Amino acid sequence: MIRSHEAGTLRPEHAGTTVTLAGWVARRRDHGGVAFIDLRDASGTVQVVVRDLEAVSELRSEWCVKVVGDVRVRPEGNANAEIPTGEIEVVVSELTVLSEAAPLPFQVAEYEPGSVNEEVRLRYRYLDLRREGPARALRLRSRATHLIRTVMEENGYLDIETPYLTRSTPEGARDFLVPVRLQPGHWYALPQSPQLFKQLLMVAGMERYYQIARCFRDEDFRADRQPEFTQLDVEASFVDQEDILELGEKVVARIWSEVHGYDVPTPLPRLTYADAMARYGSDKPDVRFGNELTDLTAYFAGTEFRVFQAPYVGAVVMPGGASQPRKQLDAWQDWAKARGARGLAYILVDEDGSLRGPVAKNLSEEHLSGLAAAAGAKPGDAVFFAAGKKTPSQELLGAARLEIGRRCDLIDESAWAFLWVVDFPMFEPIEDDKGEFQGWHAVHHPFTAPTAESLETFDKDPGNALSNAYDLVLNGSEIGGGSIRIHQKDVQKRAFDAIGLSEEEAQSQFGFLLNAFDFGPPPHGGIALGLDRLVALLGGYETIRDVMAFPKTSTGGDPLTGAPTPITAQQRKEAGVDAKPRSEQPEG
RNA sequence: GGCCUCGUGGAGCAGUUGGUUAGCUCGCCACCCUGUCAAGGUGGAGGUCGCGGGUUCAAGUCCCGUCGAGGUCGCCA
Repeated sequence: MIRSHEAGTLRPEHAGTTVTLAGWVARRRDHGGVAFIDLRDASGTVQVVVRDLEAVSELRSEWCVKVVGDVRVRPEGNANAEIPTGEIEVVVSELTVLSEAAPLPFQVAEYEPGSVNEEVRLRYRYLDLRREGPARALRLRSRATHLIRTVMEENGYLDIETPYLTRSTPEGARDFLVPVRLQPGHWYALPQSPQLFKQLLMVAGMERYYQIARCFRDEDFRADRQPEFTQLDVEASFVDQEDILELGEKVVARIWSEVHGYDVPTPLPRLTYADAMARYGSDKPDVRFGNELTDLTAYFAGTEFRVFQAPYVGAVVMPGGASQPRKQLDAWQDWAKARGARGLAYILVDEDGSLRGPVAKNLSEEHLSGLAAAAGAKPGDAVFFAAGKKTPSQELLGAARLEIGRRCDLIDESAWAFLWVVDFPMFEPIEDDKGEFQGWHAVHHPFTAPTAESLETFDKDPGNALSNAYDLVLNGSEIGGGSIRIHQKDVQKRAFDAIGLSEEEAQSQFGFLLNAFDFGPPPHGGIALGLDRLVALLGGYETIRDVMAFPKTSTGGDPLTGAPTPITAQQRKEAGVDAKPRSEQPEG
């Protein structure tokens, strides 16, 4: 090593020792005869004092330097309590410039972090990551992955890699495709997840598999979505749902305990999907606050009001919402319309308990009199209603509940609200543009096992079938999900039948997996945790871009490398992008 | 694919109902300065306002288009 100590580790007990440091010039305070340099390396920063050295006036921010000097306690009154090394300084006897830096595109040593445009930061990500905040995110991520590996190894799981160049499978997200030079016209797909491979590993008798795996999905971006992202992918044989949930809890409990000293209360609370939808209008409820939905379908039975003559009528209260000006109430309508709803009916509860608003005029005295109590509203509150098909109405109210939580400051930002959502429906209806029923679609994936209760009936009554699928939710974000898989051939066939997948289609799409299942597949199940989102939540970051070393922008570009780029005619020819496949076009 | 917001020297922002040489902070360059720690002082360089078109006597400012960035809905088994 060309240095003897790390800058951020020096303390008063090092006083009197001669040290060699190497790092970057974070700041320079040149007083002429004496100059101070804040020397930064990965461990932190230390003040370096330079006297009567010509070279110091040449130094500029972010030059890479080596210094030799003596550590000493700072003179009386000059200590800086703000920084860990503030009691000492290094008096330099020798200064070497290791490399120079061009004028910076933005200030690396920023007084107010976060004030630089993200695109600029990404273009110079190597400078951005020199800063404490961004660097801390990657350190946190490394810590989390290390803890994950520790827990997985402790529990006897094998880290096994699966291919990134694989075959395109239908359903789910759009695949990223890779042309194959040796077979012009044929394409690999990048895996949306290692799902099928991990099931093959179960057939292979590996029994306990995990992988911190990169996944690829060609869909539009969000703050918590990137085209390539990382999952902790897990699969185990001879397990039931309880085993997987317990393992998932071990993982998050260890991480939160080590990182935050927070004891995750295990076993975690569980909500059925049906309860989550009924109470929170979401399959990933944020339970850091209450303000639950109320089901008023029965309450409004027999109402004259057309809008409320619906299969579901529900409500959510906005505390203090009665004092909102008309303009704001109109804004709620626009908000609801932006989510595809017709609007958001509301009633205002005045301080004297009387109800007003457009909807109030349409309700009978009988329905009005008990309404505030039925909805759980107090004087001064507003009540929002959704009426119509059950699930979309609940989702609208659930979104309203979250918006209310934010606007009314109901959310306990310091809370870690973990929970499992279980008993997901096995299928959901597919509807066309007009809302007409078209068929059934697997909610999780077509290999998800029905619950014991649904085993006999799931294909006869798909709408009510429940599956052995579960999601791990933290503070209103889904951080993982999985299921117990089907391992019996006849059950699998019935599941394919239910979603209208013929034997031929199943064979052509998943044939390799079905063939494997001819050879004594063990009962198995697993889970995948979204690592990026998990670390973002762990560290309080707003976007998963913060916890990725080189993330992409919302159009899939990387401002640093300039990817993606056009390819040359030669590359195009070699890749066989335009070649016709030898075999027939696949359907669809 | 829809909707919303943003795009002004290297960075972050301001720019009033469209009206003279586009302003501020930081950074940059030069010089001064022996105890600062967001060091300080003096002086200086650097932008024609993402791009294209239009309205107007006059556009950073209004309109249309386009590109880029962010958010959101759709989408994401």
